[in-house]
Amino acid sequence: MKIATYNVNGINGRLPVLLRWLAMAQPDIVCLQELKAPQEKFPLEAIEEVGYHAIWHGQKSWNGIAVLSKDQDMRQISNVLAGDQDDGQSRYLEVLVHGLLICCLYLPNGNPAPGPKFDYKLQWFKRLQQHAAMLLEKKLPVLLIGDFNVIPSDLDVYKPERWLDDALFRPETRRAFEKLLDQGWTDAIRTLYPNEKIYTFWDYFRNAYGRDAGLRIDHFLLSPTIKDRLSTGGVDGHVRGWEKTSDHAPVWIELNDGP
DNA sequence: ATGTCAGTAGTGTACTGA
Repeated sequence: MKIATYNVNGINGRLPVLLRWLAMAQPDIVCLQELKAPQEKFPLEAIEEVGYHAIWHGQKSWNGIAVLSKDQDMRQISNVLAGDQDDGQSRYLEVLVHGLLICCLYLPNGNPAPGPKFDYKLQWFKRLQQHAAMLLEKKLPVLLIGDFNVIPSDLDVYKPERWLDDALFRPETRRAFEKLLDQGWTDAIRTLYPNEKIYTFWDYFRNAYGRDAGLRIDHFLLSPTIKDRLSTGGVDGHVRGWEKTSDHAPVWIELNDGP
């Protein structure tokens, strides 16, 4: 079972790149973030043509997430993160597929920090922690997947000292991520590559990709019931070098079959 | 401090968010 996550940064502008990568990578399940399209502008036909079914939650201009699956048997559990009924931003989508609870998320960026956007990020994080703790009580295998906008450690950023005040790397953000891991979640990519530099994002500025000035901010967190099924994973970094590409690269893991 | 994209309003190009 191959599961991927990809912040596309505009699904319609990125459609040729997305379709090309899907055809090549052939993931079974895909979490997408930053659709930047309203619900009715999701390119369902093009995605179905290459063999995927989709559930999505769009939003005009910003945010928006989707789960794609080769298997039609897919059920939406929720398209909002519990804890704030006034949160109108499309950042969370929970789908049941292949016996897995797939939680696709796009955590707020939070810059500039400090400020209201950073406060919103920390509040969103708190809601995620509460919901994640509840999910761990379930019998199902659960995966928290997506663009967390969190640089977990010095190893995950090309020049840590330059990012100390950034919302993606501030102590509050890293602590919130650690608190999540302390609940019992496993950071799949870091587990597969304990000491290696693995980036998933390269800024559009200053030839960041060419200089490999990247960040690791797209993550897979596995519940204890599923972590022993993790077999391989990686980043399709070359996709970041394509024409009209996103600033993120697709990231993927493979799970062995369940018992 | 800088820099580059995508989407929006709305037909020029400046804005916002990342």
